[in-house]
Amino acid sequence: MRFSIGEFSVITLLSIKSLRLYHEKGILVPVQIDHSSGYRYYDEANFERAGSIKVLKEFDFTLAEIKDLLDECRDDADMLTQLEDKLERVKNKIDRYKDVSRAITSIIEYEKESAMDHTQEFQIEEKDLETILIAGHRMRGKYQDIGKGLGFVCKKMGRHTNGKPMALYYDGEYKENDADFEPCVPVRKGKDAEGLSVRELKGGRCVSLIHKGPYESLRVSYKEVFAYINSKGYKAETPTREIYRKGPGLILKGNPKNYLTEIQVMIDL
Amino acid sequence: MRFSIGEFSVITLLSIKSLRLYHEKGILVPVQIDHSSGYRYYDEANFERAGSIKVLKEFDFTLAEIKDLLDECRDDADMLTQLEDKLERVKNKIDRYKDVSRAITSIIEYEKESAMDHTQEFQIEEKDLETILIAGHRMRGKYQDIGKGLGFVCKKMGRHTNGKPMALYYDGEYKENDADFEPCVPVRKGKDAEGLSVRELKGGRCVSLIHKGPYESLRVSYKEVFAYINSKGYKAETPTREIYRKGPGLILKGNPKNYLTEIQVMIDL
DNA sequence: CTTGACTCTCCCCCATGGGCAGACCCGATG
DNA sequence: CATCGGGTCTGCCCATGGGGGAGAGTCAAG
Repeated sequence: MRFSIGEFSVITLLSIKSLRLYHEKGILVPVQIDHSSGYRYYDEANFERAGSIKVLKEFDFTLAEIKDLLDECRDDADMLTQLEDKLERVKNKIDRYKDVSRAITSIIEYEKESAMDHTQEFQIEEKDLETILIAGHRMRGKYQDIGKGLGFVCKKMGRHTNGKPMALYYDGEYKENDADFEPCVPVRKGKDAEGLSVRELKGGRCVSLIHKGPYESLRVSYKEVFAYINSKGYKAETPTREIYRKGPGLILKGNPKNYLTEIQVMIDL
Repeated sequence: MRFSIGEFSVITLLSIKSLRLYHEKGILVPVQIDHSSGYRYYDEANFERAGSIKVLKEFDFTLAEIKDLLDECRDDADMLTQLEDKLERVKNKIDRYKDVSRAITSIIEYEKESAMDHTQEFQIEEKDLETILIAGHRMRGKYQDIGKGLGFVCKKMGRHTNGKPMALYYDGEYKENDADFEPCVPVRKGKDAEGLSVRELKGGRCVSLIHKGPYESLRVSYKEVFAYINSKGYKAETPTREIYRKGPGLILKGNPKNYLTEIQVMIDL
């Protein structure tokens, strides 16, 4: 019993193109080739081989690897080493895709949350903050370095992050080049690591204002907040906090006019 | 400040080849191109774009998708739909690779176990079997159909399988075309499904012989087993069992001379 | 013998670059 | 000003695993 390439293709679920390619590569050679017409004919033994190829392809082996395997192995047991190797690589892929999945998920969540904030106008308000667990990386430098610091913290904490990134400002004044601040992120759990402090951030009463626009214009909102605090006779405490409800995206920078930054100044009642 | 392609490459960690390709595709166009020399020069704005491209590439977007995304989106929020779509596909990949990982793992385990069996010679022995949980698919047909039946059962049970595949033979005689048998596999847990019976298989005393060689010569070993049973004055019970300790591999058929099939006949003491 | 369905080879295409050849350019040095 | 070394240009071929199609040849049924 012999089969033309079309019949063999239907039976094995391998495309004619693939079959010709496998022939050319010597992976699956038809049992008979008509010398005058060049027609390929396949037989039972070819089925077995085709089945092995299908399985190995599903296992993500390349055609070159499949050729080597089929040439060298008479038995599944002969392929143990290569199978273990492949298993290792498949597991690595799984890990990589899991990382990607987590990263995309967090971006989606971040954007969906901040999308809701966009619908409303913002005013100064007083509110009570709860105590939360944070992971922070205290540093000195320019304000622009906060981005890097946040990246460092987020990378360290991976999927344990539990809220919008934020920063604490320890200076009582504005410093251009040697500011003392701490990019941080709420976490579910975690422990100290090099350059990383995981601890509780005490809650309490604060004055809050959500600033819409680029960071350069943040000072305007700060002024408003402190004016409010003074008018009420409150006493501001350090560190002040900024929560980056919507900042430059993790992929695209976005338009700074749409950035949303919540300023929180804890007050001593 | 402008950078040559080499400098830009070092800074962005994108190869010169890639940069030229991205230019050609219009994904990342240098800010200035010297008309007489064709030299490419990049600037700050190009860095931002390059960063976005790197991230999107890590997320497994193709260059065409990246181009569309960068052309259409001003902000991460604009990419929500595509991100969700990509997330879906990444998750599918994870699932696929997990299936592959399980399949390879089970092959490795199977081959490693049966490799140990190969070192010894086999004789008839009496032993006590424990009660085990099995999933089986009772059917009628030719003996060759057992392979398909086993495939069906294994696929249904997935990772719950817990031992070598086996079959139960309910006929008291040899039947060519209309045999009554049940391919099955030990499982850790599971419940009945269409064509699938999950239940306990009672243990007890049995006469066992491991047959080495192709299935066609199994009758010789059966004869030996029944001769032993008769000589001892035992009474054989149905169904008899075959355990495929080493059969045709899941990838390669292997050499039937190396097949190992354990025959178990329960006896009534 | 005709006809329609199959099959052949050959070529181009996809995506994402790597590698190399041969020519050209830039900036620093003598 | 000439030169030299290193950087850059374009263009071509390679790989992977095929898909699509042109143009020619073949097979089998009516």
